[in-house]
Amino acid sequence: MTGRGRLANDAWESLLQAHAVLVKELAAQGMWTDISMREYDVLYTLAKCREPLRLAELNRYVLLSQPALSRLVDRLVARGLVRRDADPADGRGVRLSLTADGRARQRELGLRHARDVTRAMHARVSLDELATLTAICHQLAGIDEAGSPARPPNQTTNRIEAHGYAGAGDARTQDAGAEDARA
Amino acid sequence: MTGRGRLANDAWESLLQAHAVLVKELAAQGMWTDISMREYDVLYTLAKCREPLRLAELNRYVLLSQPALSRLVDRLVARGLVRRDADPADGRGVRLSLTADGRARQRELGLRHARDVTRAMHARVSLDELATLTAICHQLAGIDEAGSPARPPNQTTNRIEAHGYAGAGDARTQDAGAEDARA
DNA sequence: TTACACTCGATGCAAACGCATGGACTTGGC
DNA sequence: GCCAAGTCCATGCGTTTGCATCGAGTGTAA
Repeated sequence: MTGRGRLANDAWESLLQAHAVLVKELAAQGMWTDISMREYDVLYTLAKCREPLRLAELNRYVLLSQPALSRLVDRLVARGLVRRDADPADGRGVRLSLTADGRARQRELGLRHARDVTRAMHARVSLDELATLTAICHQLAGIDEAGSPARPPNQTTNRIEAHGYAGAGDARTQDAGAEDARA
Repeated sequence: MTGRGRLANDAWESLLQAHAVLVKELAAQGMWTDISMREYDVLYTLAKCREPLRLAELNRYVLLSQPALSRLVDRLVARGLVRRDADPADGRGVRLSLTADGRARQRELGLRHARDVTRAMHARVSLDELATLTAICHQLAGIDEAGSPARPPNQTTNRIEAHGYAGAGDARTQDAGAEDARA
């Protein structure tokens, strides 16, 4: 294999390992008894995007198959954390948004989670490295400097199954939970 | 929230997004029909560590609960890809290793997967950035420069449930699959 | 030797997942 | 208007996951 390939594969493997190590550490913080990290991920995404989100839109941010996400939203709706309204502009779609309860819950969890994330990251790398990491990961995720979502160039099929890690699914930070503390 | 916290949380979120985007793209490559990315992750880890691995050891690399990993290994053993031997030094433990078939299969998938990883990474970031990313992620994962595994400072409980992304679990690169091509 | 605390991996069971598919709706061409 | 193709989300179903727990083995001390 070429040096080019070696470089790329080393980077990918290290990213996977960093992801796994950090998710394990954050998952072990004992704050996910009521709401799982995957569920929080959805709450956070809905909080971040102020206007209602379509399911497919939400699915671009979450490492879950469309049916799995649909049912996860089901559960959040059943618990009164998320609203699922019909989209007046498109009879097929739904508009997902947080309820007042959902928003409060997200903020609450977000504050705690943010502390854990801050502690975990700063314990390992410097401030400069954090900034550098952010820039590179934004490129990898296809996010422009403005922070815009960025939709994948070629909308791939929905075969996931990885993750799981699906899991991907994981947890976003608190950003939306600490709005009060911002600016 | 402080600038420190903001920096750390932005970095974590961007890492999660990069992870999700790349896993989705790699999962969509249509090479995971026979062996899933999670299963490959295990095969890769066993291939990389030449000597047999304990289950708990393996579990540090894979984003899966201990029972889930135990059963995943079950399936790989049933398919003749992995051997599970009693550990002569510790009657409680098992020694996991690849069979010849398992090793061949890992190499085969690894070569294809490495190409996909190389393409995905180089399409997004420069060579320098790949090297920088690797260094930072190694720090995040707690890996020393020598590339040694590095065991977590405080062995956290086994509560995972994330990731999903679970899954977690994802796919390692081909490294062990391209030994032939290496120096 | 025995007793007790601990570690390791397997198993019962309910919850959650992915794949395949279906129904409702939209879109574009005729 | 109408029909074919495509999009969007929900549901059936088998598989996989996590949590709780268990039995077996280890290590230490009395």
